[in-house]
Amino acid sequence: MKISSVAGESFGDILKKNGVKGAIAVLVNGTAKDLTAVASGDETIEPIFLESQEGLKILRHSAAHLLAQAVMELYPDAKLNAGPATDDGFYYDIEMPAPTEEDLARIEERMHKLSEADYPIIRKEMSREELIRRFSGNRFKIDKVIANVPDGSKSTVYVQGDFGDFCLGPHVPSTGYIKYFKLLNVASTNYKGDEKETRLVRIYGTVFSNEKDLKGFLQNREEAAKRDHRKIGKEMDLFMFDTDVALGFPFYTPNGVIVRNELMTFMKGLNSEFGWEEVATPHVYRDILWKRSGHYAKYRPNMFVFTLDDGDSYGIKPMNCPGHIIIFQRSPKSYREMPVRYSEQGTVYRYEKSGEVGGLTRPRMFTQDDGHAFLRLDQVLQEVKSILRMVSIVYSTIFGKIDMNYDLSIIDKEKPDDFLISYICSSCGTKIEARKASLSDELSCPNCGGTDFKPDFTHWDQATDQLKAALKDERIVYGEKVGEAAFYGPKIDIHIKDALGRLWQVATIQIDFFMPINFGLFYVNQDGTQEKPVIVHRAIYGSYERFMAILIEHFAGKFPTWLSPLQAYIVPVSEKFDSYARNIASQLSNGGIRAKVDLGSETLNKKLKMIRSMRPSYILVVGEREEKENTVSVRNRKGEQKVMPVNEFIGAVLKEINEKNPVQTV
RNA sequence: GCCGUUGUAGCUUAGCUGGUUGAGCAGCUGAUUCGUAAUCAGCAGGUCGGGGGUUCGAAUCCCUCCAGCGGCUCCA
Repeated sequence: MKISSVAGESFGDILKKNGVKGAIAVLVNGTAKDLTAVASGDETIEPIFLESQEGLKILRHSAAHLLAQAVMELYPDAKLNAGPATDDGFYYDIEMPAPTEEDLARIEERMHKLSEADYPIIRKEMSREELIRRFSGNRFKIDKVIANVPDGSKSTVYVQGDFGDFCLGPHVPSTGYIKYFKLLNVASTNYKGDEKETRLVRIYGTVFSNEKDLKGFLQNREEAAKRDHRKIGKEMDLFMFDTDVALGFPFYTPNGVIVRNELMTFMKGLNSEFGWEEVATPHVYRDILWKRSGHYAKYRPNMFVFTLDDGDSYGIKPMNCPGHIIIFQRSPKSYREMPVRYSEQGTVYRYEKSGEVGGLTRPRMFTQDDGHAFLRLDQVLQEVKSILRMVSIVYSTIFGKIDMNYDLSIIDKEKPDDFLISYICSSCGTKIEARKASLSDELSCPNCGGTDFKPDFTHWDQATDQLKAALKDERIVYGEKVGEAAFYGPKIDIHIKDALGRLWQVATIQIDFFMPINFGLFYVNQDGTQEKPVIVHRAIYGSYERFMAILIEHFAGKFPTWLSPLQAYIVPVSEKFDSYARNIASQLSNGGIRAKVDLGSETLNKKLKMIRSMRPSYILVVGEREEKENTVSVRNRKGEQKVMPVNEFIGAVLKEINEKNPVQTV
């Protein structure tokens, strides 16, 4: 809904006259403004309602102020820093003693009181001097005033009751609008993210426009905690860590290896189907390689490096590409051989700071389903289409129907210095490739010494156009991210949305102009000249560690049968049927089903209770009836029970496994 | 790495202001032979994260190191 403004009237009044009710702010030429702000007359305005994206953002920012107000009332010595809205809530950074759980509850209670009091939120313009006077004693605010309000200009303070905060706004009209909120947790941060700076307490919270959304959010959070892969990984005995001997390095236990191997076998099959030859490369290289690849220049702080007693220095691989390049270089390549595609389930090691490692999502060692294709520039389109098809096969197979997001990250031509591009010398026409941001000296022509260059984006344009065409040909809707490209080339990043609505980045397809230069790669063209290939880096799962974490949290450990470590758990009703149970188990195992029989002396109920944490795909109970009729009593994950002939069960489950069916069929 | 917070048996956990760690589950032994989410009894299992200190005495207080967890500019 678009409305023309009237000079001298407040936006709130204008909306009222136009019969618009319930708006909390207005969108004026794309910028959010308060209802109390006065129109100049030439604007087109749109109401913002609490339920909309913009409305929620305003509400969240206002909730941060409410939090600040409550904190200031309870802790008059506290010093406020900043309190923005976030994707799913808000926080406020405050210099104060760390609050306990009880303190947090008290603050939240105070917030509710302030909300009930329904203070109008009033926008006040103040000069720079007034602002500095008002916030003297709070250096964080003073810093912001000095940095953001030029001499002689004005800015705003938002006042609610006795509390006022330096803020651009806009805000909801009164504190009563902020009703359905919850303080979530307390974290700690440093002013400006600088570890030498003052420590601040960061209080996180969330707020919604209605109770239902808030409840849904909180339930989702609880569910996420229940599904935490670290917790389920322990329950299902999939992996472990031993932080004394290997901080950040996962150990896969037998059950975890089953899942990992299934994923790997699937990927290896696809690789071979799509023309990716498998290679295996060293994990440790002499430093000469890392100097050549450019990793020592940029990536060394993230690498494990060591020097032996004989003085030789080595680096453990943080990426697989150099190894694949060495293999590519073993013999000259003809244009006819291209593309050359190497794949490897390659384990890499990256030094993550001790405070940043955790679980399978931030390990120091992980295995990528890596692949490098060496291409002629004109082959990018076909290759990327082929990889996009692999991605689609992998994700639809594993998850069935799932939402996927595609981002195309491209160069920002306004900031060419950040990227590796070609330059043409304006005096002699020589073409050189460089990334200006990484140079210590000014760029000069190796031929004539000239320093005047014209940027040439031809390679980038050709590659980017082919990425776009590939996405279009595959009928993929994507978002374009200008300036988000890697410095060495454009890329496509692929995210999936899991069962709880969370986005995870998984696959990536990256064009690389950099490595071919560093390693002097070439293939021989039709006319006998040497031509530089481009490299496409690609990973489809991303890494097995991260992907395993996603699988666990998405399925809550209830994997599709083909991935399940325990596909059938067999329990005899009593000892008398042990031999029948054993017989069933061996039939299943011989058929290729991962089955386990429980012959212990516990009761049936106890066994069912105990096996629960393992999340077996199917539970088979056998007793007199089953033995007599050569059947099994099957219970699936939904808790449905049915009795069926052994052969029928084996046939159905094998079909389900072979088809990699994401849902149970029995 | 920095900040906060936590650390008791394989797992989950009790232990108030300092006075020889208490339990449930898992494990082992025995009894029980059971029809879809815990049968009974007994046994064993703990350097209270590591080290140092204060004290007659430390899981508890202090220092230090290690690790888990939550975070570490989504700018007023």
